[in-house]
Amino acid sequence: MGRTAGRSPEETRRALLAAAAEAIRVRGIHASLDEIARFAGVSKGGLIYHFASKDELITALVRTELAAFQAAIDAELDPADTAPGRLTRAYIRAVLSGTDDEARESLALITQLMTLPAVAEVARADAERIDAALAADGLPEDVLALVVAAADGISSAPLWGGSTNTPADRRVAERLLHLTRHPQWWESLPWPPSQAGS
Amino acid sequence: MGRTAGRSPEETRRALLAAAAEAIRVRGIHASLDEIARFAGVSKGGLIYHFASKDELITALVRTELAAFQAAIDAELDPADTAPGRLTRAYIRAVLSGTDDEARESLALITQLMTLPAVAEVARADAERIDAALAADGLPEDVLALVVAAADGISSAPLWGGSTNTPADRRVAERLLHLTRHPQWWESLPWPPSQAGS
DNA sequence: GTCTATAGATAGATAGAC
DNA sequence: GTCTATCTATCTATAGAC
Repeated sequence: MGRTAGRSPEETRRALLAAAAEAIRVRGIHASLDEIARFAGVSKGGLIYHFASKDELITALVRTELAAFQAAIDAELDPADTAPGRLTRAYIRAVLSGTDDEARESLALITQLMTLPAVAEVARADAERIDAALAADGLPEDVLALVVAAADGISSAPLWGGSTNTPADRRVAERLLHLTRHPQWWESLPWPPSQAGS
Repeated sequence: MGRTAGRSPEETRRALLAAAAEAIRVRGIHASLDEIARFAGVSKGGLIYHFASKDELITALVRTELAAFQAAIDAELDPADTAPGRLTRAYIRAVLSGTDDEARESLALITQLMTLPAVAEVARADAERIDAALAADGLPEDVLALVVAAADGISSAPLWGGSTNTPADRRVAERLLHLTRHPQWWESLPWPPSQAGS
């Protein structure tokens, strides 16, 4: 009964969101409100006071995660870098930053959340926004497509049970960064004009 | 009551597995047995006759999906191609084959199934097996890492709500295939020996 | 602001009829 | 070989005490 000693409503909300993220990572999207609430140190009734429904809790969690990813990109933007591809470089660094465990946890959470159609739609719109920004970053279309695909591929390895941030990954990432500085090099790849097969 | 007209046990099993795949794609890993059974045209009791528990159904479904992916790689192996990187080329083609919708559906199912720890472990072992085979495919390590990462990245786009098999994707894929034929080209990328930044 | 108690819905699984 | 009926467990959400 009574308030948990000296915790503001905002702190309680944050604790509930963190608990929801953790519970959903571990137990899946159907982690119960009871479980989440207990994890945050409040009762189920207490959770419902802050988030009127499970849907409202999930929606708030998604907004938090998408904002965190955008913040990670912003944090990697180098003010001294004004050359074409600066956003793409920040994207590569943001996608590949963090430890292997962090990447795995983040991906586990996202895949769980994407289960819900409403969440998938919000995420799609956000991805489209980022893609549009990258497309306006000044790199040739094909180089951008390769670099972003490779970065996404490295970061999605935990999906299939693999690791990120292996030495091989870091070598690839550095070459990708280098490639954004010298895009004409990729376009100089000798290309058989009209030939089937590879 | 009695049997559904002229369907063999094997056909019923296949129908149940297909129904489970569809239901889990659409409704998530917590799709009910009742729903899956109805989708396959049998009762929940009928399903339980063929698969003693939900766990047994899911396990069989995972084995089916992993076998289908391996079969897709095998189908893309070119008997006339005996050069180093032949398996990697088959992998690229297998990962990027199929329609955009098929890729999206397959990924949606896999991410749902990976929710379960037992499934994740089986998938991890399978991914490790494929990685080992690719590592023995005769390509330089760094080229293999780039090519596989890019292919995985393209195919994982639906995860974030994007599309696969866009014209840009196909152009990248063709250059990746070409790269496996001329790996020394990637390694010739001018490389600043010891320099921070990109 | 957080709690208890409980309603109402739905899940997986069993038993046994046909 | 497939079905109906039912048990038990667990979930979200509400009502209202403190």
